Amino acid sequence: MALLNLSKIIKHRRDVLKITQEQLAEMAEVGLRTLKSIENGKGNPTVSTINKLAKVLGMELKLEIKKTGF
Amino acid sequence: MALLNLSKIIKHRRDVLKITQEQLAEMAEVGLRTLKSIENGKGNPTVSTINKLAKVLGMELKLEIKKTGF
DNA sequence: AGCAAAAGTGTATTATATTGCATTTTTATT
DNA sequence: AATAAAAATGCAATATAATACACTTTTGCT
Repeated sequence: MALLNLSKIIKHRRDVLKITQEQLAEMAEVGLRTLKSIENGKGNPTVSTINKLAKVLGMELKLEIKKTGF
Repeated sequence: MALLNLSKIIKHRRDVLKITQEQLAEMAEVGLRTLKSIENGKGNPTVSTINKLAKVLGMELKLEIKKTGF
């Protein structure tokens, strides 16, 4: 999963849940600036930061064997 | 996905593929010390590091909506 | 248009991930 | 047991993620 996708997924999910960046940042205990950077595809977040956000977003980070395209 | 699981999954997958830490680190262009730390559950890797390893391991990092327990 | 809330950006600081190198420990093979 | 390969660990240097704060821009509403 490319970093770009990660940012899109987080932003989209946040939009669906109708919460602001401030709210998500606070609930996830992640810096607001950090969340903004992630949603804008800047930087390279750590797994723990993504996990914190995922938890609040009702999501999970998975590492799986890639399905072979058919 | 907890960080602990991530390390286990990577180590297990590497074992299945029968490659050494040195080989994986070189192929993934990740520092050997970094890979060792990850496999031993130390630290908090960045998404890009996990992605580099995943690529070589034929895996992928996914961020998905959590299935509700039944 | 005017306003307010939300989102985006620039910069500096702090914390820590990544890395190489040297060394030790463990594992596996003969 | 001796050896060799693989893995683990300690340490120091460098790169950069996380963060706060101030400010600008965009968005949406009346």
